[in-house]
Amino acid sequence: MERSTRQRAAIRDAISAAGRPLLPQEVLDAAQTQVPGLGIATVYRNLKALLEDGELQTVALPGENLRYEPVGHAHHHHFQCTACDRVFDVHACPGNLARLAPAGFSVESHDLTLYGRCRDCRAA
Amino acid sequence: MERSTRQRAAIRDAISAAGRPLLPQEVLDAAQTQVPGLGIATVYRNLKALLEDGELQTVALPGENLRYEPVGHAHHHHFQCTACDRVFDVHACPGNLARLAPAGFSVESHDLTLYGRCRDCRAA
DNA sequence: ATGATGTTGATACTGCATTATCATCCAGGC
DNA sequence: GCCTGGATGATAATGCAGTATCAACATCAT
Repeated sequence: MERSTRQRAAIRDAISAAGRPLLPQEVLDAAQTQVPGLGIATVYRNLKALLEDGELQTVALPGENLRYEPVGHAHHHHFQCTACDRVFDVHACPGNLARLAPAGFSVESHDLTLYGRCRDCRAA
Repeated sequence: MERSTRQRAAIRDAISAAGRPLLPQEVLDAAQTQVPGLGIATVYRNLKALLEDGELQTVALPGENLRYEPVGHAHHHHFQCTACDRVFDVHACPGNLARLAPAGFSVESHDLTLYGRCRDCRAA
């Protein structure tokens, strides 16, 4: 059966505490504050397992590797800071996008990414 | 100096004739109808050169490799067919997206991708 | 406390897109 | 038509994200 390890707890905690989608490397960095010896392979293994368990979902942005965030968020989009590259959730949606598609095309879903300066980088 | 070859002409023509952003492999397939022996290395070489010349620009979509399209298009977005994976231009924009960002964030630009069925796949 | 077995960390490996190499080829000035 | 150097095609090499391997370790039912 599935065991509860310090590593898995640290990974889960890191992602939910971040409040934003994280790259595997960001998960490693954050989780290593709790489990110093943590390896990247363990991060990948657990991300995969947590995905299959339905605890996490992936976030794909243009030109970026997959990020991970807890499931359960309502429909939302993302903001990527052009200075620090971090990604944040945007809990808003322009809506009514089907009308933008060319005639004869049917729209099922959409992805929106905003780019700019996050609060931290704007202040700095 | 830069020479004019059948290969380069075929690559340029393939991209402008497509009317949509193409993957390197799609460029190869299209250009090979004019230059059967064309190699993938030549496609990559010329894509890079045409980018530097400012003739082409790249299109990045979530989870996808870079596509290439001619420059000069006004601000626009993209539609990806969930059946054939092809990407099409969308010459429309919801506009006024800066208001969606969290307080304290500044928005400089945005990317929007619509997903659904293209005309061909909807008919099929 | 013990043992069976799931988990970990280090690292080798894979898969893939893209780039470098290099002998051959060909565009274009002469 | 001839030459020179840029361009090509086949293929090896690279870079990198993610995965498999495996010995050592840790969890948890007993």
